[in-house]
Amino acid sequence: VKKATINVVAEYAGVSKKTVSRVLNNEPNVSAKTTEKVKAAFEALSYKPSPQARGLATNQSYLIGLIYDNPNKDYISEIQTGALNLCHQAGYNLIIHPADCESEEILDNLRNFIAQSQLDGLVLTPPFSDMQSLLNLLDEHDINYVRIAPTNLYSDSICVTNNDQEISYKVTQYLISLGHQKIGFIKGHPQHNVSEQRFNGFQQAMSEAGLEVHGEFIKQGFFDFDSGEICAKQLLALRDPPTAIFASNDYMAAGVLKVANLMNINVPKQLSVTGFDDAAISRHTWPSITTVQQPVRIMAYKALELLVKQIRKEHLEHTHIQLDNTFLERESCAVRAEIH
Amino acid sequence: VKKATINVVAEYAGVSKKTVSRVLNNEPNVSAKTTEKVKAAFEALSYKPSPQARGLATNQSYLIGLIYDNPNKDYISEIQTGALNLCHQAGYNLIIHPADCESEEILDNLRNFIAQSQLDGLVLTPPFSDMQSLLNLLDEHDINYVRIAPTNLYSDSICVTNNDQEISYKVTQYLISLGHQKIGFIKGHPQHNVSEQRFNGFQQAMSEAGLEVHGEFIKQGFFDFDSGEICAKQLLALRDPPTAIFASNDYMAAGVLKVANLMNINVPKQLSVTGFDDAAISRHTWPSITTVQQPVRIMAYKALELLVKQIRKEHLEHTHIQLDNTFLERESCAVRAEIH
DNA sequence: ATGAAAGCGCTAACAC
DNA sequence: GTGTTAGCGCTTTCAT
Repeated sequence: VKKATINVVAEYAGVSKKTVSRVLNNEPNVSAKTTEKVKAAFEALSYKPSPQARGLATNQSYLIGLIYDNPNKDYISEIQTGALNLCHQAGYNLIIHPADCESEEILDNLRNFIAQSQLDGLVLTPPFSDMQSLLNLLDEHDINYVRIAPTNLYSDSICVTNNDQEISYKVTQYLISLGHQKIGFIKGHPQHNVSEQRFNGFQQAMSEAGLEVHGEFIKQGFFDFDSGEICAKQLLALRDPPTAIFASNDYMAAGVLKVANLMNINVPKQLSVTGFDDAAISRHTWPSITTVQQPVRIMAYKALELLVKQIRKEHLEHTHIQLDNTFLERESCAVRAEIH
Repeated sequence: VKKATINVVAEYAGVSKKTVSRVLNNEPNVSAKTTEKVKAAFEALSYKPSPQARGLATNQSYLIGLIYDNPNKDYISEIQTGALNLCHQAGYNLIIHPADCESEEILDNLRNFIAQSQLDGLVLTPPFSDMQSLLNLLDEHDINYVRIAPTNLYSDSICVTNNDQEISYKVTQYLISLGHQKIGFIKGHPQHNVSEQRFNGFQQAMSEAGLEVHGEFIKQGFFDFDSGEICAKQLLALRDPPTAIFASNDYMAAGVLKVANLMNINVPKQLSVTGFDDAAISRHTWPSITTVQQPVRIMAYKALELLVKQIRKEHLEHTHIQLDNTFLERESCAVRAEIH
């Protein structure tokens, strides 16, 4: 079977190369009849245009890079799925690029990645969304990019955000409404700006409710199970321990549950726990963890919509899209128990 | 800044295009002096060859596709990492392609994927590694591919396997050595051939030990938490329940732990549980789950080594590489308790 | 509305 | 050892 190229199609349809190209790109100035003939030829020869040849002629690669450094596999998987969905629709391929955000050579690494693959655009997930040195690099080299869940909002850079602070505020209000006054907080990884947002929402709700936040109730976690465990041990060993713990993500919340279990503290009767992210583990612990679901897949999809439009220099109605989180009430919280 | 092309480099180095190309591809017949000059030009102009132009000339894309349908995010993440490691080393990019192996149009879907992206090769993970219709399709179209963890071994198709059956046999022996005789088994997803291998190893050890395997002790799971839960409920509700449960992966083992907890059955004192895969969850349950670690990342890396060699038509020393699993003894198993 | 010619950046085949 | 020529499959420019 001879490989179908644009020349073969042109010959088959009895038109010129250029006309085939016109049909391929939905350009105007082709008669309906000709269009039909050419499309029939596409079908008959099962023709697929070569991305390479196209790219060479137009200086595009039809490749989009996805950069991430996140231990949360559920999150990344959702990001990948959402991104791929739009890529397939729009005729792009996605090149994934996990990288270490704390490495010394991270900028060189990324510079290389971009140059070698000749990417048309880049998707930045936290913490890269807020890495100023990277953003500068991209701006200098005029590389298209979209930021997912950044904290810093620039006027002219496209991004998709969600309301972490607002929902954290609500989660805290929920705990307060259950009667909790001594609430422990386990912060997320300091490199991730969402950590700050989640903490801010917590503080805001506490201060509005007139509740003091003791320094010893605030612990620094790193978004992983082990750090949740360590922080929980410290919190629950206090002379006057909290009756509720707000963990900045589900892995850390699961760590809290483990510690409570070991210390024979019943969750939720004696201790309420909340997480964040709706990770798989939050459904698989017992009790299951009350948490916040982020529309991660949709965020990625929307982000790529923006990016592709920008690559194609189409008009952007919005340069910033905000999506809402959802509070998921499950089994890990209850009304504060009487003092025992 | 003017974009560096091969022409610019040639001019800068005072040689011809072709000589630059020779240096680029490490071809022989270039004097050391010239080589140096050209390499200096690369450096000075920070030249990166265009994959598109190269691809167009050589009919390659420098793109490798990774096909998977697996709910286990840890597994996929490891596969991706191992694959990417070799891709970067060898100058390829990886295009990930999650797909639904049970879908009607799966073959069309994959055919399209391959044709559109002009991939140089394909990596198949289970259950695609054993999907005969797909293999036929690839063979017909002369597409290079490597299979990860297939069950069917063909003479001429390259693959990387591990010894699931053997290690299952050992895990079962371990349970038997702890005094267990009534051992429940939760099978994996029937679409995945490893499910069968794990079960075979179990059966082999049981029959060698002269232990009967009651039909009611064998349950059909699907590799997910929920199915583990359902199967465990059935097993533990039996009049004469098993004293140990061998779950074919960690998610299902975690489901077993949940049920045991709800039924106030102590693991491991009253019930021993084993999993498979060393998924994150197996470290985060309490007790942690005794399991089997597969060298997934290395398998993917080795698989891509084979694939790239095949693409480059280099000599293959082996067309089949076997890697060993590791048994991880953790907290979920104990000597069988006295009858109570 | 359609086509001819040139060129994108690289490599293959063949000179010298 | 090195250079010349042609061409990969497509788009762009400019005729017609």
